[in-house]
Amino acid sequence: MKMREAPQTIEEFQVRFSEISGSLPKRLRQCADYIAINEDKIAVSTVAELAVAAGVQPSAFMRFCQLMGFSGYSEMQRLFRGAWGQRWPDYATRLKNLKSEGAGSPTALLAEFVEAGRVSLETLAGTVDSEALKCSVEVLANAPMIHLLGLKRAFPVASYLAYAFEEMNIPALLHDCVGMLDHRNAIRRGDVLIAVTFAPYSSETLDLAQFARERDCPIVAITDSTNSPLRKIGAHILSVSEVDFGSFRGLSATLSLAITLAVSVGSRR
Amino acid sequence: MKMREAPQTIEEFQVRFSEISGSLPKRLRQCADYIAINEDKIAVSTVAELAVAAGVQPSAFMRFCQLMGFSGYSEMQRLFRGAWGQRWPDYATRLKNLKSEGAGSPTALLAEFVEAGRVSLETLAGTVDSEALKCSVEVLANAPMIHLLGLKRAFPVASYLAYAFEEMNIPALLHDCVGMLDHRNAIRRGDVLIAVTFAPYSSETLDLAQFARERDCPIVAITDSTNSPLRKIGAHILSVSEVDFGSFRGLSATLSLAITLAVSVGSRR
DNA sequence: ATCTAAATAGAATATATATTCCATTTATGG
DNA sequence: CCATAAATGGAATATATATTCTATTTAGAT
Repeated sequence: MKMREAPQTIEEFQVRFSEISGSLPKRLRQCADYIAINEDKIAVSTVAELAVAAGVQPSAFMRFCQLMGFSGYSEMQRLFRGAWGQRWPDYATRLKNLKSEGAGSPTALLAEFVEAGRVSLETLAGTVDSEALKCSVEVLANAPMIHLLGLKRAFPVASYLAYAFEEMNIPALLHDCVGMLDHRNAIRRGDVLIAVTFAPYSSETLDLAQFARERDCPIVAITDSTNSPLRKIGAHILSVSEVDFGSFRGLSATLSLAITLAVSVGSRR
Repeated sequence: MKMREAPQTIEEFQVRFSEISGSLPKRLRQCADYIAINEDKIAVSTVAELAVAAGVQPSAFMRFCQLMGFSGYSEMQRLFRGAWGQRWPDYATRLKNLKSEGAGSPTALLAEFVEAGRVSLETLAGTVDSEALKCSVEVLANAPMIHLLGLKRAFPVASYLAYAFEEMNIPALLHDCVGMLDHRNAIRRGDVLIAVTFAPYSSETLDLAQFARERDCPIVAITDSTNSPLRKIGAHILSVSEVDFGSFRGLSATLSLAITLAVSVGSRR
């Protein structure tokens, strides 16, 4: 058993793949050929299924995995299932060190939140709706005034946007509900509302969105699922899902989306 | 065991899903909520993994599957594995796809911010000062009242903390400077101040920190370097460095640190 | 053609994972 | 407040799946 270390990323996998694929005996070649075309199936198939599909015995497939440097099929599969945990070895070590302080320690908790944030960011990269984003930027770039609303957990997002627009000298108004004052009459025809809300959706946010809709103002919604109530009133939906750890959700992905929106709009003016 | 037939397509799955999601007991609701946001994970996770992620027992998840009309988890998983076909490629590929829309496009920009956020998070995991963190938690856990201050770019962080403490019923006051009102006299002996500030450090924040120091109130500083001016006045320094892209900095790492702090304090009470 | 080393198939075993069961807790209606 | 049903957690069990082992076959060298 040689002690070669297993590929940790898809790139390393492919490097290793081309290293070995020059010289392979018949059955292993079949494995390689099949994998080359069906890389995506690895995540959702058993060795037995893959073996049948490639026309070989499961044990042949096992040998292929080992040649690739994995301990077995399971390890290889973990990589393709998005082993988002231990992909960067030193990073994994650092996380482990943090956690080693013991469950419940602040650093162990930090490790969890960092991990949750990282997964959220990667998910965002994979699920963002480019069209909706482009369209939202377009709408916002033409707005004489941008109204911002986000309460509770969404408030940091709204205030971050307010700061960013302010820095770029783009007219924006943060509806912060201070003193129970309502600035809804500041919303004028042509203005755009950015509404940020997550389940359970706050009624104030939905109310204002409804109000904006009645005045024919476009609405851009930063929200958490594709059947958010804001969808029903015809908002441009930018959906983000944050991985949560415990009952507290992070905002890493949401804020990254927000700053993207702000900077994109800024660069269009 | 009712003999309802199982959903055969993702559409049927979603129809059935909304049929049942009106009336569900606590644990099954948790399952449903988790699935609503992480539908994609079904194909590549075990029941045990999903159960942990949703915060329930595997057996609860099984009951959920059966309510959905499947014989068990395996049958449900089979449905999603079949639809894996045009599965998202890995993270690196997704980023490349985002960027391929062309420099200056919103999605290309998003890719940059996501990447910057990810690097910041990983850096945080490697550089956090466990001792300082533990010590800050200790100090905050014993405070009769926690004061929060962060302006400009740091304001989202301060408001996020305010929200988190509020949720946990921990007495906290956000010094928001609304109406130029100053709440500094609310700071009483024994209270603790969390000051969030980044270069260029806002004078209001430094002022208030100085004021707290004079009243012998401990200060926890979330700031951006180890020689922040807050160090000189003897604050507990939690330093975070955010990778910036262009002139705008993200807050991914900072917020992760903040929520860790809040939850740790919450669990100590 | 014959020997040797590599490769293979298939069965045997180990491990991971799903599923069921039941004692206990929590909600519900009288 | 009690009786009853529904819901739940956790351990016990069944099943699926990965992995190893070995006898047999194949390929290559002389």
